[in-house]
Amino acid sequence: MKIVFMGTPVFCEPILEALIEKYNVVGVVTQPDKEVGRKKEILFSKVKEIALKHNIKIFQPIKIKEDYKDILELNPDIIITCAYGQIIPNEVLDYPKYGCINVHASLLPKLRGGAPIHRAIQYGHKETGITIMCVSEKMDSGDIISQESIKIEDNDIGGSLHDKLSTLGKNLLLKTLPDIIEGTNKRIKQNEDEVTYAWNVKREEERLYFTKTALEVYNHIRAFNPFPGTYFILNNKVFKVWDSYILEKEYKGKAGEIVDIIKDGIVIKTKDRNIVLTKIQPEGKNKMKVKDYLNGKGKYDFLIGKMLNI
RNA sequence: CGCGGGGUGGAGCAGUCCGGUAGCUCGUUGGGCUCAUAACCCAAAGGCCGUAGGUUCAAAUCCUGCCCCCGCAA
Repeated sequence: MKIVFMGTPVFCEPILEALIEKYNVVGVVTQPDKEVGRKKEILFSKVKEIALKHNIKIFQPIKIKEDYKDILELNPDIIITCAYGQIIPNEVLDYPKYGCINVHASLLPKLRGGAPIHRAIQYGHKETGITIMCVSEKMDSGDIISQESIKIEDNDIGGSLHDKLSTLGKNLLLKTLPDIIEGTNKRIKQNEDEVTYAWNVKREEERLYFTKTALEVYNHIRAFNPFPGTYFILNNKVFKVWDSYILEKEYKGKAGEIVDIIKDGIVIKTKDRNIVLTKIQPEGKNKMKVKDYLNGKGKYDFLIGKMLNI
């Protein structure tokens, strides 16, 4: 049973490690190395790091659509994908005897696309999950093989949900894989009427809009924590926001206005209730409690009556 | 050579231009006030000012090298 694994980010780590432990992973396919950061350091994907550690063959095609022959030469019996990041051509999908199956971090047909974890929290969903599915040409549209749901807690953030789903993905894949190999697995068509999408997060979506409801702002902040973060602008400076909570209290003021400064943060009025920002990151600085910032420069920036960008 | 901000008691900052006693707001510890307190008052502890050189009678401050953290852009 020769497995080729295709994936890129940290989300894949438990899944790939487990496959390597229990099965014969003959190769991994992952995104090319990227120059990253101020120093332009070369960054390997997590999948590449793991493969290096276990001495497994690595393929990093720039465009797998054109450059896939080497992968097929490994003669895989099954291909397992997980957040690989490129559309895989039919020539590859059709090659393995047991097909090409994907681990997707949502309850399909809901949240097809590249950012299902972020979107699930951002949209205020109460549950999400993992879907093991067949890969087809159109993104995340293949038949469902197995599915398991998980509750989204009110205090879950993108990072915590990511970790839970990553573990769940590993467990469900290990549970499902024998059925696939035996050929006893189900294949359920997705109900196209229930399809929703979870598009990748764009740069401009990181900005907070306090004209939305307090719940929407709160969900936005926690969904994008720890990556990529949300921000507002005050005095021409960017402030990333890392932590907040909703405060029910009547204040006079406009949406986006600092209406109060309390023990643990600044109170911002939104469309309906208020949001208290408790942890921020000024440009050029580390993350810090708003309370701490107020002991220093914050006392000049955060004044009652000031308007944040809305 | 992508652009830029920063490293000062435990936290957040001022002081750096223009060299001359280590400062502010918090936190911590002890004491006081109070029915009580996260409030108020008093006191104390706690710093090789990122690091290595240089200039100087004297360096957090000026000059040079290096290390580290971060925002933007990719």
